[in-house]
Amino acid sequence: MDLRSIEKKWQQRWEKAKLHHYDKKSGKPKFYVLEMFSYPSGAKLHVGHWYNYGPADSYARFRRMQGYEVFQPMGFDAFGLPAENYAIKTGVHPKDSTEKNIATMEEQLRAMGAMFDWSAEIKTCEEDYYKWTQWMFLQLYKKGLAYRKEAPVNWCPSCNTVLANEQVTEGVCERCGTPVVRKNLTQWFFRITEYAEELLSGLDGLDWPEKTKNMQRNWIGKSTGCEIAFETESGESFRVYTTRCDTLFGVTYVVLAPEHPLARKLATPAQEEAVEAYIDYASRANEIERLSSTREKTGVFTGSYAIHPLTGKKIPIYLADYVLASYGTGAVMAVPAHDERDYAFATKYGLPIVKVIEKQGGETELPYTEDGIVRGSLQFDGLVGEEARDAIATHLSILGKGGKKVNYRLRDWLVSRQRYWGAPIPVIHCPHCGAVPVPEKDLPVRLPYDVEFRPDGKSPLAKHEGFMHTTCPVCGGAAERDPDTLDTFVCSSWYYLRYADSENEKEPFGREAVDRLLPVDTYVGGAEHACMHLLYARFFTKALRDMGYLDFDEPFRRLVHQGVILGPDGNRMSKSHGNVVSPDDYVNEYGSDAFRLYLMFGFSYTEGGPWNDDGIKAVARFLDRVEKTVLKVYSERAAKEEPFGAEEKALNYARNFAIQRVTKDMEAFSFNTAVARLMELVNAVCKYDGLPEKNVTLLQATVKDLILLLAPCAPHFSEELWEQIGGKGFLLEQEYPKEDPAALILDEKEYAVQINSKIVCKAMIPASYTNEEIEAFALALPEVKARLEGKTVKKCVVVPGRLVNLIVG
RNA sequence: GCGGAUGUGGCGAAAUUGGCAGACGCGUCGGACUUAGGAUCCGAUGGGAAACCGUGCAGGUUCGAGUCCUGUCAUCCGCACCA
Repeated sequence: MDLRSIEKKWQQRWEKAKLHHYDKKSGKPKFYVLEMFSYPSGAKLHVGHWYNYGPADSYARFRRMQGYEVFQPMGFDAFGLPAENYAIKTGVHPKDSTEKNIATMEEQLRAMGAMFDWSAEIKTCEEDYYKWTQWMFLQLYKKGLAYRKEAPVNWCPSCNTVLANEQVTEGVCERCGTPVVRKNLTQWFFRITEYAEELLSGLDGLDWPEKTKNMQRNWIGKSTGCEIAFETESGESFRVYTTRCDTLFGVTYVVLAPEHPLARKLATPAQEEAVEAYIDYASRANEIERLSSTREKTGVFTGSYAIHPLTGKKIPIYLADYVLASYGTGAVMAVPAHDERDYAFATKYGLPIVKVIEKQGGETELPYTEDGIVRGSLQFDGLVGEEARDAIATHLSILGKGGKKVNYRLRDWLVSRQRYWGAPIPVIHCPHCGAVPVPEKDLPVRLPYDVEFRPDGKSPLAKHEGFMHTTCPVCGGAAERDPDTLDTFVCSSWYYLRYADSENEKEPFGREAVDRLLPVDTYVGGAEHACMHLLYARFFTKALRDMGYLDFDEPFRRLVHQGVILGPDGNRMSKSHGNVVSPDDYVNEYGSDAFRLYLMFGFSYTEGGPWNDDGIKAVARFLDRVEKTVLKVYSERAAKEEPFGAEEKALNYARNFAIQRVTKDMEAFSFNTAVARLMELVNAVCKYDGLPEKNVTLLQATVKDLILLLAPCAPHFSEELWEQIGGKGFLLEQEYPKEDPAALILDEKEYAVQINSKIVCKAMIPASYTNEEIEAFALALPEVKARLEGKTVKKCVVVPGRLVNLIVG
C-alpha cells in the first residue's frame, strides 16, 4: 500500500465530511481531549510535537469510537520572546515570521491526519483573541486580583525584561541562562497567592501524575508557624515569622532582611555607615550569589536592640541577606543552638548560643534542629515539639504579642513584560487620575506593527508615540498607555475556554458552550509546565468561577505527560549536538501512520527515550503484514461446514483477549503494550490461517475486529483496508469492538506446579476444579510423585489459574 | 542539603500489583524460497556443558519478592538560606 497517496485521499474525504467537527447536537456524552497548543518558535513541527499529538490523537479517536462526542481542538500560542529575538537578529517582524511559521505548522498538523476540529482554531496573537486576554486582565483588576506595586523583581539583562518567579531557575533566566539581577520596578501582579490554599487542597482530587501534584505542592509551600511581635528599645516594632516558636527562649539576636522598611531606621549613628554599605552590597549581589546556601553568611549590626517578648532581655538587631524580604515578615528570630543558618552566623560574628531543646534519649549536639524537650523556658520546660509550640503560641496570643500563622512560598505572579510581542496591558496612566483601566468597549488595545523593537531596557512600545499618546477615559486629559505587554502565560491561562466558543465576538466564551464542554477531560502535554502554565490555568479557572463566569473548580480533570524523545545518541535533540531527527523525512518515507505507530510502540509513552531507526522499519513491516493477511483472509470463501473446535476456540480467545487488553491499554495511555497486543493478534490470525481446515467466517470477523482496533493508531491505513474489504462508512463512525466474556473463559488453564517454591513442571488443569482437586491432581502427576517419595506434604498453596505450590518437610 | 522518580537480556521494553521474570518488537543465529537478497516465510535466542544462576548492590519479611521492609550505590528530575 502506498501510504503517502492514501493519506491525502482520506484526509480530503474526512475534511469534506466534516468528520472531525464537534457536533453539539449529537446527543452523545462529550469528551474533551486537549493537547497543549503549539508554540510557533521554529518553522516546523519537531519530533516532540509529533510525540505529543500523534498518540494523543489515537486516544481521542479511540474515545470517539467508544461512543463519545469528542472535541479535540488545536491552536497556536503565538506571542512570546523567541519571535521577538528572532526579529532583533534578522529584522523580520515577529508578526510576519509568526504567521509564516503558523502556516507551515498548520499544514504539517493537517498532514498528520489527526482529528483536530480546525473550526475551533485559535491564535493568541490575533486581535479577536488578545482582546479577550486584555478583558481577562480587566476582570482580575476589577476583582482586586490585578494590582501594581513597586517591588524588587527578577530582571534578565539579556532578555531586557522582568521575569516571573517561576521563570527563574537556579538564579538564571529560564530562557537564556543569563544570571538574573534584582531591580526595583513598578509592575503589574496577579494575586495568585489569594488562592494558595485552594490551589493546594484542590490537587488532592485531581487525576494527575503524583509527581506533578507534588511539584505544585512544593511550589505553593505551605508552612504553619507563628508570628511574634518584637519591640525595639527605641519604640519601633516589627514581627518575625518562625516555625519553631518552641525555641523562643533560645533567641540571642534577631535579623531583618536588608530591604526591610526598618533597616535604615534602626541604624544607630555609630553604625550608620556600615549599615548603608551593607544595604548597598546586598542590593548588588545577584540572585545566584544570594540564593546559594553554601555561600558564607554576611551581615551587619544595626546598633539597636529589641526586647524579648517573654523574658524582656535585650537582643541585638542585625541585617543579613540570608533573610528574604519577600517571605514571611522579612524578619526572623535567630536561635543559633537550633538552626543551622543562625548557628553559622552566630559562630562567625561571635554571638551567644543558648541551648533550649534537648534531644530525647541522647546527647544534644549543636546545632540541634530536631524536636526535643524544652529546657530553660520557664513554665514551658518539659514540653516536647508540637505541644510546646501550641503552648507558647497560645501564651503569645493571650499577651497580644503574636500567634499561629500560615505562610506560603508562592508569590504573586508578575505579569508585566518590557517586550513588544505580547498583548498590551490595557491600562492608561493619567497624571491626574493615576492608573486607569481601559474601558471594555475600547478593547482591544491594538499592538502597533511599526515598532522599533531593538532592546534598550525600555519597553519597545514606550518609543511608539502613536501608541503611547491617548486620553484619559476618566478626565479626558492627555495621558499615556502602559508600555508593557502581558506575560505570554496569561494568554495560555484561558485558551482551553476559548476553544469552546472561539467565534464569539461578544464575550470571551458563552456560558452555555463552556458548561457543555468543560472541564477538559484529558489534557496531554509536557511536564515542564508543572509550576507555570498548569498552575496559572488553575488560578484563572478559580478566579473566573468566583466572578461567576464558570461553574467548575478545576480546568483539567486528567493530566498525562508524554516523555521526551531524545536524539539517537541519547542526548536531548539540539542543533548544537547535531542529533536532531526530522519527522518530515520519516513521514515522507514511511507515511504518517507508520511514524505515529512507531512513536506509540517504541517507547513507554510517559518515559520517552532515544530515537532509533530500526524500530520504525519494524512497524512498517507490521503494517505490511496486516495488509497482506487481511486481504488474503477476505479473498477466501466460507465453506459449507465450518468447524468450531479447539483451534477456533483459541483464535476466538486471542481475538477477545486482544479486544480486552487493547481497550485497557488505550485507556491507560499504555500505547506500546496496546500495539504489542495487536501484533499478537496478527500472529494468532496468521497461525490459524496456516491450518488446512478453516472457519472463514470466524477468521474474517477476527480480522474485521483487528482493523477496528488498529483504526485509532493507524487511521489512514485502516480506513483504506476497511474500504477494500467492503466496510461501510468511516471508521470513526464504527463502534469499537467489545469483548465477549464467554470467549475468554477457558476450560483448562496451565498451572505451574511447584515443590517448595521451585517449579517442577507445568500442567493443564480444568478450570472447574476446587483447590482440593487441584492439590490431588498435582500430587498425582508423575513428576511430582517421583520427587515426593517418602515425604509428607505439610502445606499446599493454590493460586487459582496460576500455580500450585506443595510444601514438603 | 531536602524531596521525588528510575535502575530488568546485546537493544527498545513487558510482567494481571506478592505468584511460571523477559510478553511484543529489534538485533543475532539457523533453515526455506531464490540467479540474487539488505524482500518474504519458518524456527531458535537471558547466562551456563550441567546441577544451577539470574531484575544495580547488601540484608530482611514470606510457602513464594522485579514487586513489600531496612541499608547502600548510580543516574535523572524538581526545590534550594522559605526561618
